[in-house]
This record gives sequence, structure tokens and C-alpha cells, in this order.
Amino acid sequence: MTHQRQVILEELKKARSHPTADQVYELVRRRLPRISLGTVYRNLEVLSAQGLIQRLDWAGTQRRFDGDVENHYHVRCLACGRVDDVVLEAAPVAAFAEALSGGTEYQITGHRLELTGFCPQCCPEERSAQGAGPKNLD
Amino acid sequence: MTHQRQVILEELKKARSHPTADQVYELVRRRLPRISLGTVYRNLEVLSAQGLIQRLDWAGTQRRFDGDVENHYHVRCLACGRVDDVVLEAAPVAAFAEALSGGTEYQITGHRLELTGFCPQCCPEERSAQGAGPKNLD
DNA sequence: GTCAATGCAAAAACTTTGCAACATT
DNA sequence: AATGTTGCAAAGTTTTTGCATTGAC
Repeated sequence: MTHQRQVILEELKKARSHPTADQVYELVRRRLPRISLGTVYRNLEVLSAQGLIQRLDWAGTQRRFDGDVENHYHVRCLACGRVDDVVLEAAPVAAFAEALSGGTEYQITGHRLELTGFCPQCCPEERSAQGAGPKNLD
Repeated sequence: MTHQRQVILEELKKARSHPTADQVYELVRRRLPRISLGTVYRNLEVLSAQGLIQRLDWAGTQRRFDGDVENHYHVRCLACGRVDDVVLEAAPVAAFAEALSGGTEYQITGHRLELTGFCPQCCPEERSAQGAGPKNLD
């Protein structure tokens, strides 16, 4: 665990957003101005392989990372691309996971659920009437 | 609907796999040898905007496309990246997503579910060997 | 010293775009 | 002629990699 890797992990744990590699780079650069983007990529890879962070390959085009490795779900804004956590009660999870096993020959190790919708900043009521139009706040 | 677009749509409907843009390009090229990759990308974009095909942004790093627009779920092999359909009743999933909606301030409009695991070809017992797993057979 | 990790830069991988030519109307 | 699409190539974006150097043991 090098200093760079430590700082990357800390910043990611601290961030409540779900930053892209580039955003992690910017965060970390405030503390380690000479760090390189390649190092950030390499360490994000190592950290997620170790299970210390989570890789969110599926949240849109660009990969995102999450310092929270507890099992939790995400919601993504269709307008601005922002990603937030969903607070869930543990109760329905087990029953749900149970229902998943049957439909495939794969050996299932996990699942990913992403809710999609519109974040508070992106004017949910404008879904039908395209008024001011949501802007990209990502 | 140009000839190129028609062929792209046909090949995608015909394919049981969930091909990447590049793979669509290869498929289509067998019938239209002079088609360009740019045209494939443009038409995949148009077709998914029209709802004639489905864009699988969340299935791994590289974007995939699905000629089946019916609501169904996917399972992705963590080892080789292959994507298959999952036979699954939507009911428990929708109920579960419903339960999650309470945990966010977003206005939820939909959800995406992807199972992850290991396909029959990819030796499920190798799960422990994290990095040295099977190579990409995609 | 050894060995892994780093910074840097170049390359790779994937996707989008500018543009002139080409259809179709 | 007007419109929209194509093939091609170039450029854009995101991610990975080669390599000499650095730093922790």
C-alpha cells in the first residue's frame, strides 16, 4: 500500500459522489500534485481487485468508482448522469436474490440493480413538458 | 430506413448474442462489404433512439446491443464478458424496485438489472484465482 | 540490492465527427 | 435542387502499457 494508493482510497471513501477515474485524479491531485493519471488507473484497478473499492462499469459510458463496498444500489439521473446511492432495507433483498437463481445456466455470484430516473435538480415534473430542459450537472 | 440500416437491424435481430458495435460491423460486412464502421455506429444510435433495438450501456466496459426490445434481463460472465438473456419473471423484480424507490429522492422511471457470474465455459471453480482467471473468450 | 510502484509519454481501444460524394425524392 | 445518409478518414475520449526512475523494505 503506497502513499499514492492510500490517498486514492481515502479520497474515494470520502467522496459521496461516484467519481470517474478522471475525477479521482483531480481529487487526488490536490494532495499529490505530481501523481499521474496512469497511476490512478492502475491503483483503482488494484483496489477494486482487492475489494477495497467498487468498480461501477455499468453506470453509463464512462466507468465510475465507489469507495463504499457494502452491498448497495444506485440510482442514476437520466438527465445529468449523476449517480447516487439508494438506501435499502435488508428485508426484501434476500427474497429477491432467491428469485434470481433459476433462469440461467451461469453460476451467479452477484447482481447489479440500477434505478433510473430524474434527480431533484433535474426537474422531475418536466418529464412530459419539455420546458427549461434539464442541464448537465455531472 | 436505408438498406444499410435495414441490414444492421436484421442482423441484430437474428443474432442470439449481444454483439458490440464492432461485432455488428463484422456481421453486416458479410452482406455489405463496403459499409463503414462509422455508419454502423450511427445507425445503432438511430435504431436505439427509435426503440427498434436496445443499447446495453451497463453491460461491462464496451457497449453492446440487443435486437430484442422486449423487457428482459441479462447475465454477464465476469471472466469472458459474454452476455446472455435471463429467463426471469419481471414481477418480483418490479416489486423489489418498487421497494427501493422509497430510498431515494429521485423520480424513478425504470430500472436495470444485470446478473453477474460465470458462464458454463468459464470454469466456475476458478473464482478464487482472482486475477489469473480465464481469458477473454468473447 | 531487490522488487514493486511511479511518472511520463506513447499507444491502444472505443466512439464520434467533418466532409465530399451519393442516393432518393 | 433539397434532404438525409454514406464511406472514409481524422479526431476525440477513455483506458492501458512500456520503460526508465524512484522508493520502500
